[in-house]
Amino acid sequence: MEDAAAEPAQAEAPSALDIVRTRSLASLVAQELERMILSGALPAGERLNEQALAARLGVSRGPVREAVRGLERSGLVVAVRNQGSYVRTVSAAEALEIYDLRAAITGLACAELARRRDAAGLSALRGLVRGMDAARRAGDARAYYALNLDFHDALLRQGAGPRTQRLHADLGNELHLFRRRALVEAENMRASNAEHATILRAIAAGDPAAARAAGEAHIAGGKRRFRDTGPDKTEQEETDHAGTHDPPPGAGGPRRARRRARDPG
Amino acid sequence: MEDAAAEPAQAEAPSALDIVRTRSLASLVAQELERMILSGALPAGERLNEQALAARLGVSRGPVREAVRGLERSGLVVAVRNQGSYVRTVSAAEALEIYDLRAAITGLACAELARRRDAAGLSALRGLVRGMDAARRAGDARAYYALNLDFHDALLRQGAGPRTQRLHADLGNELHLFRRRALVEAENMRASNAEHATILRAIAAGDPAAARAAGEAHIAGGKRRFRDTGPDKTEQEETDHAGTHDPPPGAGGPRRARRRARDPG
DNA sequence: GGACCGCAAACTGTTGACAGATGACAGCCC
DNA sequence: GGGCTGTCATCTGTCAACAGTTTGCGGTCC
Repeated sequence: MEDAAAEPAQAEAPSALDIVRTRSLASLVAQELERMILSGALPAGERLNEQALAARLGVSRGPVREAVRGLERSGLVVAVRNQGSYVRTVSAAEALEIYDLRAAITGLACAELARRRDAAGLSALRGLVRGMDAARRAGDARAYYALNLDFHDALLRQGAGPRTQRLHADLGNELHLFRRRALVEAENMRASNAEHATILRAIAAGDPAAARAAGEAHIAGGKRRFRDTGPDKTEQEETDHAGTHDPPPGAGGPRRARRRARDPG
Repeated sequence: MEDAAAEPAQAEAPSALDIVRTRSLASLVAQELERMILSGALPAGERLNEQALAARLGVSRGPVREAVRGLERSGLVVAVRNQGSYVRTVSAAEALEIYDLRAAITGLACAELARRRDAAGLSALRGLVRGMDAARRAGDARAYYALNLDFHDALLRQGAGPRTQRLHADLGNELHLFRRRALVEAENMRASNAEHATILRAIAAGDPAAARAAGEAHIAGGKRRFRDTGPDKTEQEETDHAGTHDPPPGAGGPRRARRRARDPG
């Protein structure tokens, strides 16, 4: 009450002024770049032109550089001195490795959930599974995908600490870098959601070991489905011999396409 | 061979010129700051004065800012707009959470090692365990600590991919932020090294599940030993009520001690 | 005709400077 | 005397400019 009285009354719109007051331009640029990368607007391997980005976002190069440095540290871009920054390329091997990490993390969260046995959280998870089942029957892969994301987010929000959640999100982002592929197919939806149900059963039973195993198996299943889908044709050559994620020497993408600005038209 | 011929002949000293040519100032500053933070020269909660750091390192504020942004993204510092950056404070709860993550990761690496059963790697690990045993008998905690680090590094280098290794290193760094405490005591050395031996036995037996369990149990043991040592008296109050890692409002550290530069002496 | 060399443009790395904000101190009013 | 307000110093956020390097293109020599 006292705090509310001290605050200005119009604390309803969190946009505009509050944004400017709390977030720096660099952080906003970083957020925007991350969004662009994850949405595919900046595809993997793409070169990031600092001054072009600065001009596009209406800021100076300083904030852009800071943002890129942050994204570099978090693994979304790689930088080469005097040459530029590139959206990171994730190799198939790295993608599989990330799956393993996510499996372990999901397992931890599931085990913790089985220990806690929170009724409200469990029913929320059950609702998501029901929703996914409906989406599957309706053949709505898009809705299933969104609900699946919600489910895993909820799993981690309830069963893991903030550090683990952040790690899980980061790994998910990196996984997105491995080529945008068809989300889920119908048969995969069925198998995937069955595994969700298995997880919930183990949690409801209060069996941490079983819950952990079920959570790990689910991600391992996703890994298997991902692997069975196979690397795209264009990806195939480079996944075999190269460790990638170093665009300039390795992947045959951007090095050739640089500097097209000189050509007047 | 061809590459060597193309390179300049005096490629013996990797320092000086090569460093400048390949690494940017910002990355070097980041490396130095990370070193200072992990060595304790910049204690947790300490405020980072950009221009002081820039002057101290002999560079401009730009690279320092970029470095700090990178460290912020990797979780070593936290930044508040118009106020500055602070070395992150890791709460006891976060430290325990990090232990869980490391346990899971170590378990993954041990399981993979058991699958591979690489003789050379295994004997190297055995050598490290023998070395730790000797250090323990000699009561040389410092040597034991170093060898222990080597052991876990070797475990991950052999049994995990690059992404996992980087994650493991980052988590280790964050753990270092939780107050510099007495490394290991004699009895802990004994228990710790016994667990090392258990891990190696499971790996040698080619039993991934047992190796994984042993690896996880070892880190869990470390977590238990860490917890039993108890939070230091100075840490105790803040670990209970606060989620920390937000120095300015939460921890009663830097906010008061700021801006002492005005006083002439 | 091919390969080597030099030139120029573009971009990154770095610096210095300016504007805005924050926090503290001193003075003033009640 | 206590609380509040105005002012000031310091620092961060941002920008614009300079310097160095890489790269692509054109010319020239063999």
